Amino acid sequence: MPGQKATEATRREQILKAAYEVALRRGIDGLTVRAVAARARLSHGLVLFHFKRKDQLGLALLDRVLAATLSLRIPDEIDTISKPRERLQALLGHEVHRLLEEPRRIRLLLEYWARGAHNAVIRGRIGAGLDAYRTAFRKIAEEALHAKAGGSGTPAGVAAVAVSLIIGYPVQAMIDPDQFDIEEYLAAVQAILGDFPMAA
Amino acid sequence: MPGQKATEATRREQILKAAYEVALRRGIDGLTVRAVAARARLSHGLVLFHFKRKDQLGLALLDRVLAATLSLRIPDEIDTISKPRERLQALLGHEVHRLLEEPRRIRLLLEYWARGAHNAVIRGRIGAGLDAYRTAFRKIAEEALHAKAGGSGTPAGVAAVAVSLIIGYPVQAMIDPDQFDIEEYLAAVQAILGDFPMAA
DNA sequence: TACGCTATTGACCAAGCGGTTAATATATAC
DNA sequence: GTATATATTAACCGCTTGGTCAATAGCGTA
Repeated sequence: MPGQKATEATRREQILKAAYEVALRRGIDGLTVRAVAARARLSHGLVLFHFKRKDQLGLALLDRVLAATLSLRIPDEIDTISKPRERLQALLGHEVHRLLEEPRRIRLLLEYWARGAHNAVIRGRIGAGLDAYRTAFRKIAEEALHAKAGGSGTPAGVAAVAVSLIIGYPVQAMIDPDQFDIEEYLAAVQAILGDFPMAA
Repeated sequence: MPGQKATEATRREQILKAAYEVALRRGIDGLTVRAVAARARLSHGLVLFHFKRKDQLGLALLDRVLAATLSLRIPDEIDTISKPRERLQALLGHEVHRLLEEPRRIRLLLEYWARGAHNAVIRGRIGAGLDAYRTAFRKIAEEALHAKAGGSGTPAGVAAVAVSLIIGYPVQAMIDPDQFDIEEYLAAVQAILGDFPMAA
């Protein structure tokens, strides 16, 4: 006996929300059509009615995770810092802190990341998001490099290093959460970046 | 009809080798008891006879991957470098190059890493391996910090940053392989670390 | 109120999974 | 050469999965 009807948009949203909750708790392995349907209090047939294939549901969820995680939004108080080097440092710290506030989402992104190794579609979407994220960093890296004479690094290289530093911490922290704390990590980053790219 | 018999050790080794090959090609998702058995040209019942549960097979494979990937062996030519800072730099470059030579194994490790988010046993084993890896780095970081006056970072923090730099590159590279090359990355790392921890 | 459209359900299916077990071929000991 | 122990196989089981589909209940419309 069918239940109440809803518009396409609201039902998709409802299903996606349920999928997100399921994925956070059980991981992508536990992200089954039936589990999502149960979470949304719907029949599993209906989930496949709105998302023709399971892959489409998974990809829609990935898009949501990418938009929430890999979008670089530079706060005004950082954007107005005059010295490029300090601006880069502040942005690094800000991003590490931001990602650290949502460890479960980072874990979910890492799960998709790993599956990207064997799934070209997933790999492509993460690649696009990662590229945009790196590009946003490259601008600031460019300014930092330009401001200092004799810098030997390229903007793209510096941006890639920045991404490594940002995602490296939550990735390590998710394995042993209480092994080292964020302040210690950021202090080391600041100490290293303090004289980047060439000492005064 | 049973086939030829073999000793416990050799058969386990044969199965583990097959499991490794299957996992590299199909990922952990494709690491089924039947796929491993087919790869080893054995019945799938025999695989479960030697590894009582599928988990045990997966954990044995993880141990193998960890031993091959997260073990820090310092070459003599690096160990004999007199200046601690240069030694740290050389070791970083060496490790990035080493991991880059086996991208498939790194991908497999990342798959396990992601599953560690929802599996305490996997998480524990990776945590132990990661800890040992970081500890090996901490010694060199200590010397580098001690050699320079006024360093503000702690050895553990510097070691964690080093790990981020090392694993950050292959992790990014596996998403878009031809986006940036290793030389550009290492150049940026060297430029940043060039004045670590305090400029001369 | 009656009709038509469709979102929704539940039953169903084939495939694949991990795991168990009786039968048996093989190696070993006597 | 015979008996014993066991590594090995193939058939089997119960379960879960993604996916399909006829039946139907809810909703807009006339």
